[in-house]
Amino acid sequence: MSPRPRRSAQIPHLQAAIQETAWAQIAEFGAAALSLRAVARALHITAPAIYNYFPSRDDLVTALIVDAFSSLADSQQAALSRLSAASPQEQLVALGMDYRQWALRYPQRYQLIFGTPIPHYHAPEDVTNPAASRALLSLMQVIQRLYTIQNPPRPHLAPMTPALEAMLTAWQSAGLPLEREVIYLAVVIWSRVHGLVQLEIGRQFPPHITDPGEVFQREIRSMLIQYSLNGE
Amino acid sequence: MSPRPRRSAQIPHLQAAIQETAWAQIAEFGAAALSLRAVARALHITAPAIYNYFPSRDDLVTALIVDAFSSLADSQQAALSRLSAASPQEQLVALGMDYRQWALRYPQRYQLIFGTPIPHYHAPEDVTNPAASRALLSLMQVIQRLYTIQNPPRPHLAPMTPALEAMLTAWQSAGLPLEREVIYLAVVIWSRVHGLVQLEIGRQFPPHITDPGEVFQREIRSMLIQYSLNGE
DNA sequence: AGGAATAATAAACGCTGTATATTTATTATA
DNA sequence: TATAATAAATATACAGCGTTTATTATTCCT
Repeated sequence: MSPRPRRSAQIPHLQAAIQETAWAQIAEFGAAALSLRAVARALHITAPAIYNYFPSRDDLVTALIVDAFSSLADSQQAALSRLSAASPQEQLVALGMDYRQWALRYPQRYQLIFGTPIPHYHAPEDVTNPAASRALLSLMQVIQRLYTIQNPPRPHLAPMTPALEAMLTAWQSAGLPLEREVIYLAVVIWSRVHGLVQLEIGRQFPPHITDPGEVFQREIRSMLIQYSLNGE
Repeated sequence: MSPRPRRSAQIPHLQAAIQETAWAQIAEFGAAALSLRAVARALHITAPAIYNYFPSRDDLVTALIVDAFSSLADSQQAALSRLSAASPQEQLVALGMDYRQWALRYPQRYQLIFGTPIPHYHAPEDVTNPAASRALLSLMQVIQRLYTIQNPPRPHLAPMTPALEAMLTAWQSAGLPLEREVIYLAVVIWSRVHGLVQLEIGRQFPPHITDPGEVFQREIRSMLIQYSLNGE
């Protein structure tokens, strides 16, 4: 093959092909084991050719992180669309289930975005933070809808501290158009879902919990009760 | 230096020194970036010398994992000992705080044991599972104590399913001398604490949550209420 | 005392990300 | 249309990695 191949011999959409091949490698070996040379080998090119599209391995990783957040956000959005006529409680449960299903389907993607950072990789936060917040959007929307329909006292929640209130207020002031309590609930519900899911895909549950999905289901339903989101 | 140095020129307790040096490397670069050659360089030996003590890099990693679980378990036990005269509610809160403090102090250890698995590493579960369960022991003990003092209805918890009950029963039959509900509460409280802590050390909280410790505090106190563990 | 076992090194292998120089094809410009 | 510039690819090289093998010197055991 000549150094610059004729157009007819070039791989069409090579940038996308590199990303797809990277995903296949990550799915098999994990994100930290992503090898530019393995990606190049699979595409029958040499590793330096990848630098025409991604200035460094970090840039490829960043693109993959944005991909993963988008994929999760899209999945959450689709789950919500399928249940647009359902009650917000059902929607909340469905979002939780969808989140877990997405993680179980793409465990390595999940670990890439929420797991241990890859050694020596530095995320450009101006790029990754917006993608990350998009993944939380559907959850926030559903909780805001619940809040709008009914905002009962939440006696099973410890009091909000002034420091916490200040943080949530600052977030509002930065443009998040939601009630403070909604923001808080979204964050803690997400942390709970995340905790369960991450322990599950990481095989961290003790051996006798053979079906962590059962724990997940009970916890999701318990969250509705514990945060007074179940309309009672 | 001659290939086999005299005893006087050998590094005493070299195995322990390798582990300590590995911890230092991990603390700086993360566990997945652990390099036998870097460890060897720091100790002024060559990398193959490490194979006298650890048959492979995996074996060193396994030893470090067991170290980390032990360190966490010891920290939890010490926290409990310091508050042996306190109420079990206070003990539970203290355990949660101690867990988070330990993770904040040793984030890379936390990621090693509960984060994304290291590429190509295979944990010997007969070795790592007992160490992992030891880290949960103090939490289980405190919840069992709470359960023994008072076992009120828990209306904010969704019903336990037969499948979940079967798993917990099997765990009991395997030798865990605790009530099923205690086991369940320990697992879910741990998952919640883990979720918050892992998001915190992974810098995953949205940017406006500048002090995740505030979220943690409110959630710990809310757990006492939500699982009817606060004596009311 | 002699042989076996052990603790270390040197050298080698096959892998990694990245940089550099070169080649060829395509595009832009005069 | 011809030339210069640009772009897409390769070959080569460098410095790093975990691991293996052979070798050497020291210690231990009989």
